[in-house]
Amino acid sequence: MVPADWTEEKSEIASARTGDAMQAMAAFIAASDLRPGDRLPPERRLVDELSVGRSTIREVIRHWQALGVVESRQGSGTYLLRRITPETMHVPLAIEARRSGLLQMLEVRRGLEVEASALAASRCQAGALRIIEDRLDAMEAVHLEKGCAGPEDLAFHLSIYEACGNPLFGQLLSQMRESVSALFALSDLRVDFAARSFPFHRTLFNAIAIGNAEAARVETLKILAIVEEDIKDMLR
Amino acid sequence: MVPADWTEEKSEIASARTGDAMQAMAAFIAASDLRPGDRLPPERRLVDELSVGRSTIREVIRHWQALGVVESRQGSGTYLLRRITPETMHVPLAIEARRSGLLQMLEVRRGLEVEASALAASRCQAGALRIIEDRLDAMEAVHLEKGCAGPEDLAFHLSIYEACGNPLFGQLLSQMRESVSALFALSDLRVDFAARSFPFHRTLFNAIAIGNAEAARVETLKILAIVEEDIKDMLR
DNA sequence: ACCATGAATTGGTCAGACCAATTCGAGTGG
DNA sequence: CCACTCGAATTGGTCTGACCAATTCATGGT
Repeated sequence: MVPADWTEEKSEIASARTGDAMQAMAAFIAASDLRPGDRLPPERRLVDELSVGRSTIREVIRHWQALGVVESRQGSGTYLLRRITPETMHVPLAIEARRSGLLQMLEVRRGLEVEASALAASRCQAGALRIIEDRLDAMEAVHLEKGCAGPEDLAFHLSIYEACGNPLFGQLLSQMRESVSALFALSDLRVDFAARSFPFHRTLFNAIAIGNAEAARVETLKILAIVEEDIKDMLR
Repeated sequence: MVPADWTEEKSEIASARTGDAMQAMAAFIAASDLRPGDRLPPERRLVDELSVGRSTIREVIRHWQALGVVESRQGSGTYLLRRITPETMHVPLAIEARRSGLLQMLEVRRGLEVEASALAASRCQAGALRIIEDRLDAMEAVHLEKGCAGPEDLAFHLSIYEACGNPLFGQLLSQMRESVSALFALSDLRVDFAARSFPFHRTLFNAIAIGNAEAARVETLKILAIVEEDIKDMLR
């Protein structure tokens, strides 16, 4: 059950010497049968169980933290975010999140979002389609009531990433959204990007529903074109 | 960007904790004008300079190590692998190292590569175009001579990422290529993806040269369609 | 000039202590 | 009986100092 070599893929990035501690910890955690959201054993217990120094434990945890595998909360504990499996390879990306880079990030997002929509249209199942429509209905309802619908818009797009059948799109795009909103949190700017692009969300859904990948691509481009205008407008 | 007054922050605030310590270290390293391959200051020196404990320093280094930003060699030092600034965003990706992971990555790559080619076609300058053509000529020459041209193919595509004017594409796509080749290194498979898609590299260049974004998109799709076939063929 | 050897450098680990935030339960008051 | 408060226990975060292991570099001898 415990993969003897799951850390070896990372040994190109991390030093192979720490592999022992990381491997032992991975084994211990895997043996504990933890699921995402569960709390890892306290650092001091791992020190006892694994007979290694606490700093080593902490460095391994930091490593996983950097990879988004675990999350630590002071006073509470360290929690598992993603299941550790032998087949998972972690690819770190470092991208510039400068404010002037908003348009650059949008271009990347356009490439990804268009592809995700097209894939969703070409392989979306009935169940996933229902979820998308539910999110769309919720978004439209909230939008008509409050005039904007930020979280619901996010939920709608996330359901499309889900429907495309490739988890990488969801991972990449939601990470990009997070960093963008982190940027906004720093510079107290506030724009509801979903406002003007609102009607195209329904047309995008229709394209996905009938399985028309090219139409899904075009509708996604329309949405992002409006986002681009809004960003340029805001930066002026 | 690099704050010119980071030394003042350091001296007036003694509470440089990990999150801040990471920023402070990033600032310090950026201020040192280090380039990839250069050696970072020794941990004990950073302890003095930044007025934080060595364990904190090590945990930050560990973090960057996990993200592939630095590499540590015992007895030698810690070396910078990628340029880092205080505002760099790190996006860890979890990729299935199983066979299906290759196709998943290809889908992501298709989204990015298509957009990069289209952008390159719409805003490529004469200088960048010359570089692309040089790389293409070199690739064709090597291909005709040896039958395959892996590195030259990579160089050709990299020049397109450069020409698109958005550094994010180069970072993302080259990281993905690295991880893919890491996959191949593990599972001793070897395929020259550039072989059958070879002729379409010239047509892609032509599309970029005349500034036809849609044609560039189509030609890129042709190349990636062949890569997809090769992958599926290989996995059989 | 070359090379071997040992000291200095540098990352890796361990141990213990203390701080800070959270959690949890006993005790109190309603 | 429930809800709240407050303090102790828990847990992550940091600092210090020490020692080990690998590398680097200067010193000296040939």
